[in-house]
Amino acid sequence: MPELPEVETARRLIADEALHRRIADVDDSDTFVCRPHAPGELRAALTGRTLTAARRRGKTMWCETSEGGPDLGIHLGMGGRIVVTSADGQVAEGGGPRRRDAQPRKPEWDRFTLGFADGGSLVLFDKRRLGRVRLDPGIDALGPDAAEVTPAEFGRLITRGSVAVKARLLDQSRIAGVGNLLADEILWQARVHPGARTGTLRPADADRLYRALESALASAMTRGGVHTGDVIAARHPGGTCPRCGAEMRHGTVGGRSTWWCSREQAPPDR
DNA sequence: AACAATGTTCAGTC
DNA sequence: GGACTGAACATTGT
Repeated sequence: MPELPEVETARRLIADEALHRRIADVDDSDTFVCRPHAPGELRAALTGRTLTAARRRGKTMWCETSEGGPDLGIHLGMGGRIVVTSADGQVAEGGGPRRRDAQPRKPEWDRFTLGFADGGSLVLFDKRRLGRVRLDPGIDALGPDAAEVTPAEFGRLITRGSVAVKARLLDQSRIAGVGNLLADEILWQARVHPGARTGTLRPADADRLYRALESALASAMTRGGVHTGDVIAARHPGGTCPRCGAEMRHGTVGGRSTWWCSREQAPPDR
């Protein structure tokens, strides 16, 4: 699930609940999640320190650490969540869909753990194991955060080149934070065909896409996740457009499963 | 059992 | 070198 809104929720959770608590132990034994670090490397670097700030760019988070320690980078991957337990055992989650009943949490799905001296912990919980933890993650390769990109920058980024517009929205080096569901929602809101080539977009298209980006992000934050998007519920065989009722189409664009309205998001003429 | 899944990365081609 | 494509990655759910 994690796209920008979920990652921001997880970041806030860390900022609110996990800072300034002394790290007493670190479980970094999952060598895939912690690659390229060897087991024990993160423990050695973090034990005794505290997290002092939680930051985010796109879907990448990192925590600054005390005494000039390294940054702790965390990526939620395809389905990771952050679970913070307080000193008195209260559990708080961030990064997954907001829901009343907590999902089952098998201990073996805890992929990385900071144990605090107060008895609580911060856990990267991730069934699919595609999440990632690393020291000093470089964020230079990421484009501007999707929540902060200016209309002018966005217009440039979304019209340059000739790739399918959805592939461009998903390109983290251009705009950081948009994932597969958010991309479908943005394109649907803006009534742009996902396969339209970036070079064929007119300024009016770029404007609608920018406004759709803003509103899709705001709505996902308010409602509690990108899965709450208006068109997301129609993303299944037989689904119909929530606006006009026309059949939804399905295909692969930019290597990802893609759904669009057969009437309102007509293929570009060529 | 085969296939798809909300993400990233790397090898390969143009 | 840049732009672009497709497969691989680990695991679960359908």
